[in-house]
Amino acid sequence: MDLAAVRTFVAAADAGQFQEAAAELAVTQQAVSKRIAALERDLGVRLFTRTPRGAELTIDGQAFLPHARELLRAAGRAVASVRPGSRPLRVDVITSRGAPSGLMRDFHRAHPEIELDVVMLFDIGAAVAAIRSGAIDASFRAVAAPGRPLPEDVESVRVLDEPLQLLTGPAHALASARSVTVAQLAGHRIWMPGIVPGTEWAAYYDDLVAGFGLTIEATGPNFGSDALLDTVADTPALATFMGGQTRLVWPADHGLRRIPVTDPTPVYPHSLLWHRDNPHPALPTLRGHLAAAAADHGAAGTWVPDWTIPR
Amino acid sequence: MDLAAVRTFVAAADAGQFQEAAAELAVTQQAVSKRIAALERDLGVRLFTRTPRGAELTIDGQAFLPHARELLRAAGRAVASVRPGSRPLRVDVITSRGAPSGLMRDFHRAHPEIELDVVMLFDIGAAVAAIRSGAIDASFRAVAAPGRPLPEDVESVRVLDEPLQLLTGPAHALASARSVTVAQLAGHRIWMPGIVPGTEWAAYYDDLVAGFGLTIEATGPNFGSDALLDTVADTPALATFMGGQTRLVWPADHGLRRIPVTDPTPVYPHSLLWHRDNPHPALPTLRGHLAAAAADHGAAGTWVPDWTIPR
DNA sequence: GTACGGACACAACCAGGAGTTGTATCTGTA
DNA sequence: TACAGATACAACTCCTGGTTGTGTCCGTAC
Repeated sequence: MDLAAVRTFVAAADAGQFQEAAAELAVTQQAVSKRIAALERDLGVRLFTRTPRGAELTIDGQAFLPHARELLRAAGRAVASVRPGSRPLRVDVITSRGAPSGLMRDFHRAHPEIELDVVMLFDIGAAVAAIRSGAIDASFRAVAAPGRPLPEDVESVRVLDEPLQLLTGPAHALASARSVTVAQLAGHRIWMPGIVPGTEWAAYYDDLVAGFGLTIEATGPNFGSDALLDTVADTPALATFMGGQTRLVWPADHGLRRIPVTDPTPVYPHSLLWHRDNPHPALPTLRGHLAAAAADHGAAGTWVPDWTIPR
Repeated sequence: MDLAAVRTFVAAADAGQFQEAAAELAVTQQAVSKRIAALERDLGVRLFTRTPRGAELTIDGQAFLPHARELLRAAGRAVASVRPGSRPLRVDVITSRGAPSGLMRDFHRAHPEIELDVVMLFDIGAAVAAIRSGAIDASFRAVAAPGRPLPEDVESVRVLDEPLQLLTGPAHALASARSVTVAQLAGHRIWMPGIVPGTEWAAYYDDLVAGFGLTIEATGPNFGSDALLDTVADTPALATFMGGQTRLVWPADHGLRRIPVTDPTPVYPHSLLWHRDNPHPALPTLRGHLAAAAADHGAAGTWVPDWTIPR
């Protein structure tokens, strides 16, 4: 299937004849005829009935036409997604299942007319570099990493504090607890194979470990969250931390438990970052939406690393 | 933009390296390299950063990837729409704005998983032929045309009686009436330039004219419903008939009036037609949906042509 | 430090697709 | 019967897109 042929098909269907379509596309009538014939050969069906005064769609052609239009629209959107100057708002999130993704879904529901693209960069360093170069328009990150303050042309606002939860299998010692205190976690094996050293996310857990004497194992290869959840579900002595708003796609019968952590509640401080001079017209809309949606962050009884930029 | 290049891009992004993508696509690594380079040239951005042990997506590449996948899905749907044997349910309607289109929208809302294609054929003769040949799976029509009973392998069920309404401009003599009787319409100019002689739709209005002594002008070129509505809105002595469930996209300030017709109420008897032996798995679902949604047809005080197949 | 392996890019070559021009065919109309 | 307007077919050209062969880069192992 060739997009040029599809474009030709749509032009011919709209014009009702090959001649006019050929003029529109700036090719000869014979070229249109050959493109349509090739498309018909590819699809295995006749799309037009040729008549002495034009060409009209067959039933198959009628059915194919809206799909062809949608195909061209999709191609246009794909091209637009990387067109400098007028591309969709491009936002970096830390993980596709975390709270920032949820915020972006909410934003999309509230403003379905705004084109969005979501990317996932390595860490806040990459995000800040991308923001300053204009490669992305905004980023949800915990700012800043220790000892690395944000450059002054990058602005940020704290938009969501996501409480951490303990995730255990049904046979874990804490499985039936309605909540656990941070102190209770000392001595328990907490496994987080996804942590990448050097990221601000790793720094967060480093501080959490140091502040409360926990033991977090980041060893072993990361086979993805499915494998992690599988292992946690089956291993009685193993637990892991998870953002409280993480969406799990998991069979309910595996018996995974999500247990709130208290005294204090560690929260992950998601901030929105953007460039001071970013001219993208949708950026103020996103900031306004997040400001309106911003909820109970900085609440009492919570913990964040001391390098976290306050509200 | 070439779909083969897009397919190659997705394969390379999934594999993380060109070599493996090349193996999957059964081409050489050099061909993959050239395809990606051509795509990057077309788009004007770099999609991969080449490393000594593979290729990883740039930020632009990350943003482009979901659009590329969607593009390939759209291409698949387009091809599937004309694939014999396993194509979407294909239904013929008399007009895109009439009641059957509304029924199909309802059906789609109720069963979004069922792929649908809607076509518009010339008349019931074309629809029956298409049903018998398998080119379409179902059709909404008023059955049958006078003197042409349905063949025995085509079944039908009356699904909706759509009451006709009179459409007038604000300056029409009947504009302020809350309803009009059929008898009142005698002598008024009713203009329906869209009627195509020889169709069952034309036969319906022929019978309506003959039965009640109306005058319906079908003269003049049909410039589309927009032009019709424009003329009706501006011409005090002109009115037209319209299906009571027709969706008008019309500025409210034009003052068009939709007036119910009574004594009796002419209704357009939409039936669903399908082939006795059609094996499409979605056809029973559609029939079931319509049976459940079927409402007050065949009600007292209505009029249909005497060739209409009864309930 | 060097050699090797793995991965991508560049160059040369070749075949086939896609465009053009020219022409035939069909059909409604004057 | 001739003509106008539309599409299809044929022959030719050109350039795209593939393959093979080779070069370059970089991480790793010895």
